Amino acid sequence: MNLWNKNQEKLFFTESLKLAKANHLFYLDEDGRHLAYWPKSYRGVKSTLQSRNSLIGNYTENWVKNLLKSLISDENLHVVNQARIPALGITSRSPADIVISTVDKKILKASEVKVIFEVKMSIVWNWQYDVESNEILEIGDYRTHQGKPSFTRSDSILKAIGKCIDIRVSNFKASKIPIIVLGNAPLSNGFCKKADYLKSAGIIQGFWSLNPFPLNHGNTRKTTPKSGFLRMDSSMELKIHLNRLFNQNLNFFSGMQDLESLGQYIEMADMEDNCKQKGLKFLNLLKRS
DNA sequence: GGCAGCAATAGCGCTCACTC
DNA sequence: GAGTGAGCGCTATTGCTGCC
Repeated sequence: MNLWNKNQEKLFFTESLKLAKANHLFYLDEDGRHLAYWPKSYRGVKSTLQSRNSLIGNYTENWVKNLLKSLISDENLHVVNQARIPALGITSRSPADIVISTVDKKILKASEVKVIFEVKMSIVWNWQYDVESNEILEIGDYRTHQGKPSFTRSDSILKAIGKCIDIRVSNFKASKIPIIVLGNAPLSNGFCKKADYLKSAGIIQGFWSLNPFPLNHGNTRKTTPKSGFLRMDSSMELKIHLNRLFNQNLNFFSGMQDLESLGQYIEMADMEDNCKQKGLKFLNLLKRS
């Protein structure tokens, strides 16, 4: 299965036109054109479309679900959307967009969850809908219109970070579950350092863009120095990173301790027999502090 | 069961501040 | 002046709750 591209967006509009009217999917400009976004050069009267929000949210979520399903060969793993994990405070009020779990159920135990994905994808290119011919034509990438894809918007990223931190601090049971934020555009420059820091700190294991070619001309950032942000260029590359996540036995830990206490924990942990036991002991000491 | 009210979520237009 | 980033606020949608 291909990663995100123009065809996916065209398909979104084609499919959505079966469910919604054109004026719920496109803006109508002063020249009578139906447009996905207001072009940068447009100076006429504008409105803000809201009716597309849930449609694009559902479409991208299902697209990610099918993509992940096509990449997972392990029969014991399942891709679940709108998952609830009560132990982590993830309820029906704010379910996890996508999770990979060991059981095919909507309500999951923390121990059944292998990875949590927060999906932040939106329409990247600008599109014009020709009512007469029923054709949808691409008229420019995200540099040519006034809208901004989620990954380039600070508030969208802050929202994602907030949700991830909310999960991280909900329960110690969340400490073994990697969290990935998925998008379809490059991360804005201001958040690249933060993405690396969030990865180093263990809060979010990555911001992954599933759109290899978000621009019609020119290139975009492939990765950040510490891989907090990654642009996947093929489904195989995505699969490699997914497998890496599954094979790592990750543990999130955090704290604010004075050096003396930390030194004592290290000394106590060092009394254990092997490295794994030492690590476990250290984490338990941190947990109890 | 049906309805209203409320809160949460989501995407995106808008404005302001800052930098070049 | 143009471009960019940050963040506020708007509104459609959805789900929950309480009331009748």
